Amino acid sequence: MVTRTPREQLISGAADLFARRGLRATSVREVAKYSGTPLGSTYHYFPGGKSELAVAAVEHANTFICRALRRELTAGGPVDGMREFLVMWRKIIVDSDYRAGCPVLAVAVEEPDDDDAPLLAAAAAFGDWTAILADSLREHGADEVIARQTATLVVASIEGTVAICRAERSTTALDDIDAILTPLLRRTIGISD
Amino acid sequence: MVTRTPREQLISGAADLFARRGLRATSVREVAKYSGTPLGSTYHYFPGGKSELAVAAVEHANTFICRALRRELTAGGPVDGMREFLVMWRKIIVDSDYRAGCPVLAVAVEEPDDDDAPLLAAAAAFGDWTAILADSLREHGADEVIARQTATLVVASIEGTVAICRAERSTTALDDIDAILTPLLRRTIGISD
DNA sequence: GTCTATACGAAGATAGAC
DNA sequence: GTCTATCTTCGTATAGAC
Repeated sequence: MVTRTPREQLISGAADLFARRGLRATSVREVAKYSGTPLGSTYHYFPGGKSELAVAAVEHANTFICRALRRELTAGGPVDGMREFLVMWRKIIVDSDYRAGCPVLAVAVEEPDDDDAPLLAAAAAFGDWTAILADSLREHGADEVIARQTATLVVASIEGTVAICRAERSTTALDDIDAILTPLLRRTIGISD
Repeated sequence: MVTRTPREQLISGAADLFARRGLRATSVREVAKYSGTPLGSTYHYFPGGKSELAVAAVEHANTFICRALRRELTAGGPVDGMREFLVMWRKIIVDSDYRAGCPVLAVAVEEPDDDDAPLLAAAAAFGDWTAILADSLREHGADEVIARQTATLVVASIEGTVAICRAERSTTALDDIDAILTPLLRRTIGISD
């Protein structure tokens, strides 16, 4: 059990709550209470207020997801790695009883009020995931342009599917895209059916 | 120029604002002002308050999208119809200067506070779009299971891509998924490359 | 450095004048 | 039926005690 600083607790708590409720729907008060931290401490650690906390939460989620994605792709290659990535998302959704989504998507769908730094952090995260997957496809023989286009499709469809699964309270949509994406990725790296 | 009732103005105004700012981030006050309607009228037309207005807005958007999707699929078949549907989304995003997204997705990513009717309406909308596209694919020769799975992938990836385009302030992601989805749909209905 | 107490505005919702 | 004025709660943010 690692000791976590109040700052780390606030960041991961914010990411959890954003994933469930959305950015604007999550108050700094709730993040503080959820993290077991006084409200005042939030503004001590994040003088920039909610925007600064949101950027940190998005970057925290991005780091976690990049690590998971890279691990799966390194272990299993682009096809099985992508499928394990889907398994991870399925677990996140089911374990939260269909309440948790993706904190990055939650930030991406809301218009910035004054500060657009959180939205820029979300865009950077999408770019990172796409690049990681595209690199893996290229390393396994995919054409460079097709690798990028396919990676974009995979990232976008996973984000959309996680939202759909939440709304439908079912993981069927994840099974559905798996069934189509798996042979698609296989073809992309030159494995015929 | 059709005369629109205050009720219709409130509904389409709410859908517009949800698409830009998200559900919770949009206040009933803003919807009233945006629609040129006094605040009190909102509660006259929607006694159920914000939840009832949100359900109406999601159903309004769903009706619009179902109609557009059916029109394009009828006119051009599943492949060209899907591509025209992408063109429609590109126009929505660019015309709004990358601020408008999908109001249904906006509702789908937020946890319901007390009333889950808006979330259920969002789930129904996703189901409608998927069914419409799957039917078109089946009618053009696709296997029934593959048609449904492919339709889910298309709907999910469009929703995810619209969010990504907004964050990146670029429609490149839409071009990318078009490049992969078009040949995928062609194969699904038995047209070899 | 940490946290309690609070300022100030805006949220959802409603009562009651017109 | 339509809208103004207002109630209560909760939002972000901060001042200042420990």
